[in-house]
Amino acid sequence: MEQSGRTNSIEKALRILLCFQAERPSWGVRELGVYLGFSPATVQRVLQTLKTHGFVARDPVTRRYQLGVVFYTFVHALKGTYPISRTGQAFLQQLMADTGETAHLNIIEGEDRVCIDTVESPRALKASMPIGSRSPLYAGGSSKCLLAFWDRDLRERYLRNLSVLKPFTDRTVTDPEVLRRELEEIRGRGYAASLGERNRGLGSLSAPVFDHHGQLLATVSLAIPEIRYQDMAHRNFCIKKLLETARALSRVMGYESDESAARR
Amino acid sequence: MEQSGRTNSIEKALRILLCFQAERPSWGVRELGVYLGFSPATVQRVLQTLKTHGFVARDPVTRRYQLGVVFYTFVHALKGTYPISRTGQAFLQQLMADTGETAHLNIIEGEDRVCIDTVESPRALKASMPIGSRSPLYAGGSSKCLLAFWDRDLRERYLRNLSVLKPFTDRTVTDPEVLRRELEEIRGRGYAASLGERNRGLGSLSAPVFDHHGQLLATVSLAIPEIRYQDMAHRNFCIKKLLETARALSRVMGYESDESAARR
DNA sequence: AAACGATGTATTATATTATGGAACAATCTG
DNA sequence: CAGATTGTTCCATAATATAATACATCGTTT
Repeated sequence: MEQSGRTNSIEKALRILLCFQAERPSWGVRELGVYLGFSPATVQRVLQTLKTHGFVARDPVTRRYQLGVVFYTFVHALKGTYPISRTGQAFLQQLMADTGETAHLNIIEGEDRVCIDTVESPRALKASMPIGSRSPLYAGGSSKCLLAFWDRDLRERYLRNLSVLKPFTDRTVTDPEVLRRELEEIRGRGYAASLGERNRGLGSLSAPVFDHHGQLLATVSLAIPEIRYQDMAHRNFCIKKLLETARALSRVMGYESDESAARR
Repeated sequence: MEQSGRTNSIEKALRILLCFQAERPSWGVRELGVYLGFSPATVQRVLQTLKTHGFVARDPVTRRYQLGVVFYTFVHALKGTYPISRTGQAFLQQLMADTGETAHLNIIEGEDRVCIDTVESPRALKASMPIGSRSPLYAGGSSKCLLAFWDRDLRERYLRNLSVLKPFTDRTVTDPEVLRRELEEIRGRGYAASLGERNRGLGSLSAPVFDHHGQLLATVSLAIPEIRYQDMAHRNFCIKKLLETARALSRVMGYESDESAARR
């Protein structure tokens, strides 16, 4: 539609699949057609193919198309692809239980932070961090933490190619130099803390997880409503638990910290 | 390869995607080609398209193809498509905490039971029930429970068309008449209990969840290692907790049991 | 009940697109 | 450095996707 005028049929199929998101989980044939600019016949044929392979299904009662259950098998497959998501689950669980705050796990994908697992707080006022949600690497505690502990070369290349830092709120860092300084701080401190950079009213604490090569695997983060984030006692407690969790998870992933390596 | 000689390009793409499962999460181009009987050029072109849309990605270090992160956004989307999976999570959590056994949620898809969420027991000896795992509707406690409380017409059609009951273990029900009788029992009792029908050494307790129309939505189940399953005190406790959970979840999903309806 | 409007589905001739072999490039291996 | 393996590109041919049209199915209104 925008770049290359030609869209092959596979692309059509993928773009159709991508329409099925949480906010709009079901579609009709013609509805999809007008939305994507495809003819109903095309949409129909593609959906048929997707259906026979379980990628979409028709709701028996509404008769509309929706995501199929093969995606559940992919959920399982993702645990094979990104082993940290399998291991991390229990740690998130514990961290949430200890702090009462929404805990989540994030990785770098391209130039984005992507949330790959969440354990939501059961409190009335809580942060939500849906699995699959993304943010550019300059905005928010988890993002900056990933960026700070990323491979040096990759980070430098990212920072060099950075043109405009589109702000999400009035607190989003937009000056590359400020960003650089903050990354330095985060590395020195061992964790990232930010408030309202990505979402107004939401605080974030984030610590890195490393693998057995000492390479960054993910970040563990807490998403905390501003009112509780401002409570220093609570925040310090959260930081303590967060760091414990991140270190424990790193250890399980094979990372040997300096101390434990020195002990041998 | 087997049925229709013609495979369109979309089918190729889908079959390629389906290769990326937990047991074999990464592939090379030629490797996939020989596995599926496609030419390397074709596989390459398809993977390229899949990659630009985030459906696959190349591992930066191994340089092999693996599942992309869009699937994480689909995880989120599934919660919109199958709302019970969103609501059910907390109930599974509690049930697992109460019983110490792996708790899972299942729905009917086609003629299979599919697990759409799991909370695993932290015990050393535990049952595993991966999200996305399937079983025919005649084998295992969760399956039979779904079948027993399914819509009458659909159940009858299923039972009528049932030809051969392929056994998974020596305890799998293979006689349709026996199956019918067991379904009757399950309906009378309000839950299903079975041992080693689907997996040797694995017991299952399963109870139905209904929506506001009184229609079957899902089953909540416990998967219990045989040694603990044989402990009657433990089993009865599990059944009690399971039924409480299923009823509570049904209530949240809008179901009004006879008693509560009569009260109006 | 009947007519209407909307939607999902099947058909078909045309034109676009996918295909696999061969060549090339990049990478790993010993 | 040589040899093998793998990812990637090119291109003429053949097969597939396309949109218009027609048909079928459904829910709603009159």
